[in-house]
Amino acid sequence: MTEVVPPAVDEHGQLVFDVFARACTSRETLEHITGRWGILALAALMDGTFRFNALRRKVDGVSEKMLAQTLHALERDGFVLRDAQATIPPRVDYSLTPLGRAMAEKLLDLIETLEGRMPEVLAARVAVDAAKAK
Amino acid sequence: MTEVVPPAVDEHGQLVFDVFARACTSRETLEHITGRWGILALAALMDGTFRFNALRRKVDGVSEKMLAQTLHALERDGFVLRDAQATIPPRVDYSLTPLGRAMAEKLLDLIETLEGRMPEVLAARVAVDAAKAK
DNA sequence: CACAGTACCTGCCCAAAGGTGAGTACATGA
DNA sequence: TCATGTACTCACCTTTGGGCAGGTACTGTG
Repeated sequence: MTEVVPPAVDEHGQLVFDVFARACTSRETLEHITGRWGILALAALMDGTFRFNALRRKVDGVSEKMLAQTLHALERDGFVLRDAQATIPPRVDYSLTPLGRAMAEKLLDLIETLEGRMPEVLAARVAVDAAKAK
Repeated sequence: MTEVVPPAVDEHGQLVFDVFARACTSRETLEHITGRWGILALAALMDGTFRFNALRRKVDGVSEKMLAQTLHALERDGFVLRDAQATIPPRVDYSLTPLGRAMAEKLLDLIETLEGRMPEVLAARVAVDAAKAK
């Protein structure tokens, strides 16, 4: 019955993070980047630097509130760089940090292989639905 | 003003999936595998075959209801294989399909790099919080 | 001169996510 | 014989996610 509580340390004094542990901060961070809008925002930023409304048009369906909220979380975790120029009208540019780019690459890889394999997913659905119906 | 609606087809008659499009089924499927519990279930199943309650102990914090729900979704999408033996007491084994393994590999890669870079995340947080405080 | 656009924030509210506890049908161990 | 474990489902309720409308402070365009 070993309870792994967040500030866990291994035999070398290194911090140990485990997303499978309920209270580990890494799980919270994982949810920021794999959340409904987080993953799409990060993937979109792989195409370059975007202004708020441009990003919003790219991520189809996201509301202003949600985009602002997820960008704040991603900025705080060090994945996204926010560059606000105090001009009028305001201009804010969002881009990936090196850390953010490392994560976004993996996410984009995931997205692209999923898109490529969607026919298999749709086939599985009809197969499973048919099996359950009878 | 091109509206990409789900059953989109490219110039070769191939189905085109785009997670950035609001109504594309690929976005729904992406949410199944990157959802709060989906990603953890898939990653856990990379360690082999598990029974329901074993999986539940592995994915710390998930409720019976949620685990059952996410496993059903993953099974329907063809990521997880459910093998129910009609014995008493019931025994149900969950494992990854080849498609599920392909996705879970990417997810595990993501998780492991995130866990490794969590110190950077925590450092970013204190830096951002300090900048906002002043 | 009025209206659209920029980059948000705030409050209001509804719907969806998700937790809790009970029930099931049987077998095995104490 | 009584409790425990298995793999769930269902009903109920709370919490959270997230959409919508409105406000802001100013500028460039028709």
